[in-house]
Amino acid sequence: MRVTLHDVARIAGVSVSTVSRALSGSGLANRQTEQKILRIAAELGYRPNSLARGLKTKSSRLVGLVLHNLVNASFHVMVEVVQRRLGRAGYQVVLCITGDQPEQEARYLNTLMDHRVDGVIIVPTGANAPLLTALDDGDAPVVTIVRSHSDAKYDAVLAADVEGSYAGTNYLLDLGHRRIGFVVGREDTTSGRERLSGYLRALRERGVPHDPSLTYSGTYDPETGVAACNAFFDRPDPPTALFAANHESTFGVLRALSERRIDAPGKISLLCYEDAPWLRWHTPPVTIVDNAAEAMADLVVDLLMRRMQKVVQGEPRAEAREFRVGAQLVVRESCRDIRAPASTHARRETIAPRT
Amino acid sequence: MRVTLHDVARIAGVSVSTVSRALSGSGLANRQTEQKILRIAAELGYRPNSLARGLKTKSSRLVGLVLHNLVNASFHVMVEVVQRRLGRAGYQVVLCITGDQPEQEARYLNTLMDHRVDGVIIVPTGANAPLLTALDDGDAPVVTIVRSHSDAKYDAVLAADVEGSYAGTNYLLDLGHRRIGFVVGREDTTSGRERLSGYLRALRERGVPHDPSLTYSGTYDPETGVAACNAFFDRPDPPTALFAANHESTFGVLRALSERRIDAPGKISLLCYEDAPWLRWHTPPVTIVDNAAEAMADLVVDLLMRRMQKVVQGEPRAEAREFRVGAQLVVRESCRDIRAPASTHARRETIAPRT
DNA sequence: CTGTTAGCGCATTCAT
DNA sequence: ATGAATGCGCTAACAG
Repeated sequence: MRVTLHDVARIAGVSVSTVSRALSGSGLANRQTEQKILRIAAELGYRPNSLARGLKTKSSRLVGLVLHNLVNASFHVMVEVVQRRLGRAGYQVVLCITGDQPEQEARYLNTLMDHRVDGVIIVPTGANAPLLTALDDGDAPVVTIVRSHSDAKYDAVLAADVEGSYAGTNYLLDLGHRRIGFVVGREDTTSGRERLSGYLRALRERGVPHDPSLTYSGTYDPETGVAACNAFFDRPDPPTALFAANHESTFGVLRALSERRIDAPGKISLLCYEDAPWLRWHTPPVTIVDNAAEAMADLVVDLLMRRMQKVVQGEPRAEAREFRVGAQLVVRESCRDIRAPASTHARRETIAPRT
Repeated sequence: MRVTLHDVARIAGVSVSTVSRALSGSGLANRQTEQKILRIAAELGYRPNSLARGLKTKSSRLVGLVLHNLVNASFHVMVEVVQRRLGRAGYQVVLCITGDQPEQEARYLNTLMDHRVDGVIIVPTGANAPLLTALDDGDAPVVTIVRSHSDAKYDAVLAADVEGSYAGTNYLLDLGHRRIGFVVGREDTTSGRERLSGYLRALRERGVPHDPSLTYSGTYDPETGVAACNAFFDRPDPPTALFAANHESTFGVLRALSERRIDAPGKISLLCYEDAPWLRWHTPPVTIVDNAAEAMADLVVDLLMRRMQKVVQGEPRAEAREFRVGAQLVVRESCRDIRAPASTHARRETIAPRT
């Protein structure tokens, strides 16, 4: 059995409450005895029992982090940032991977409630409103990331997908491109739709007519990228630029271009959404729209911690807000100005201002 | 306040102990009352308090997972597998990311103890032996993955790095290569040393003299890959094959080869250690030695669960074992037989038998 | 400033 | 088969 408050108290010759007070560092104890108790506790290797403390204080110092997978680069960046920041603040992260399946999500949310987590950060499937409500009402603030929840009851940190896609498309238009192929990903997701709409808006504003056969919807996987390229380049008037609007299809796009010997930026200007190490090291380094996963994670932690603090202090629940974290165009070397000679495309990585 | 056993008991008109028994499904209660209690508990939305239960039973149903980062593809695959499997078994995963820093690791291990985790899966830095001992002695079995711990007190699941590297090198030798550049990564890590030794063993057995200037040590990052290529190809007699023995330097190797217009598999045969999606979709698809991250994770979960069960059943601590999970050569298209015409290199992905 | 007391919610032993 | 009583380890009133 591990050493408890009781043991420390016995050896120090004081009561458990005195030990508790001394260890809490609240200064409610005599300097002398506090020092002595601290010393003895250290000697004995005393460690508080979080379960007992949690049972008493109704705070587990646990935070649930619920999301689809870890393969997507944005997601594992987020998990790293969230874990590191919460860890520093004394919270432990309980990781739950749902595969975007509502039943899994439900199971995990229930378990998180059982463990009396102090808060939850979630990429919601959207199908478990009652559970999220129960958590939030039960003093475990819920904050969503990447997706917002239909009932706008939770703080939400979202990507600026419309703006990012708009900026990316404008960048290509600025380089003189008029026929821009766009690989949507799934059109039934918010991010898919928003990125598409940013693209359409840019075209519209610049008076470039939209050719529907230049947008390709599918799923979030490499095969969609391959299929899109095939569709685009099996035609007499292929696009001069390609915007792969999601991480997964980018794999397929690169493969298809290479197999058809369509080199970037020579014959095609290539722009991708979401960053990943291999895109930076690819040849040519791929110009991207960065969805700022790190910044999103930082913000979501700030929001959650603020809400958890309010719960502790018994303050009323503040109104929920939605935040958009600006996307950034990161210019590398996969796009070129088709109004200029082929050699003048950018050579250094540049960070464009926020959109 | 949430609904407790007490509430259910009151409404069902029985005592808390009866409710506890009914809900535990141990059949120690009357069929009739059990059904009734189950119904009422469901209606009330009763959920057990894990903290209270844990305090009583000394089991939190929490498992700590401690590792360096999530960027490395092997690591995030492992985390996904571990989380999914433990989740299904009713355990929650507390994720801790150390950045390979002993102080961080110490902090996290202490906190995990505080939370009375039932077990720990860790990629140990090696510097916190006392803490691991404390955990393991305190009924939280420790199992290591990727690295073993110097005191061989814990089950360890390791990659078969020597064999994998040996098999990879032999594959290149079989294709007729005699000058094989080898990018070590960090020579002060077990994996770095073991992969190097597999390479050396293969050369020795085949009677190929080892040219020390064809091995390059550095760190685990892309820059090392670039530097290695520069060293190898700034010489009059460059290698005909290249074995990039770690994930991170592979980025740099690919970049450097491309900048020098040394194409694979035409002018160089390229082999990499560790798999990742982008390697499969690269042009050409890169032949790799797969360290079987998924299988390692599966095994480590099996081992941990077995040990946790023994703790529950009060069985004596079994002796620790070390396991090696076989690496697999996955032949794709980045290597060619230099004794044959350039066109005959493999065209389809093939899985070689286990080594 | 310190000790005594009373639970937090649950599982479990001991009666019945 | 069920109820009453106990305590897991801790914090926080409440007294002194």
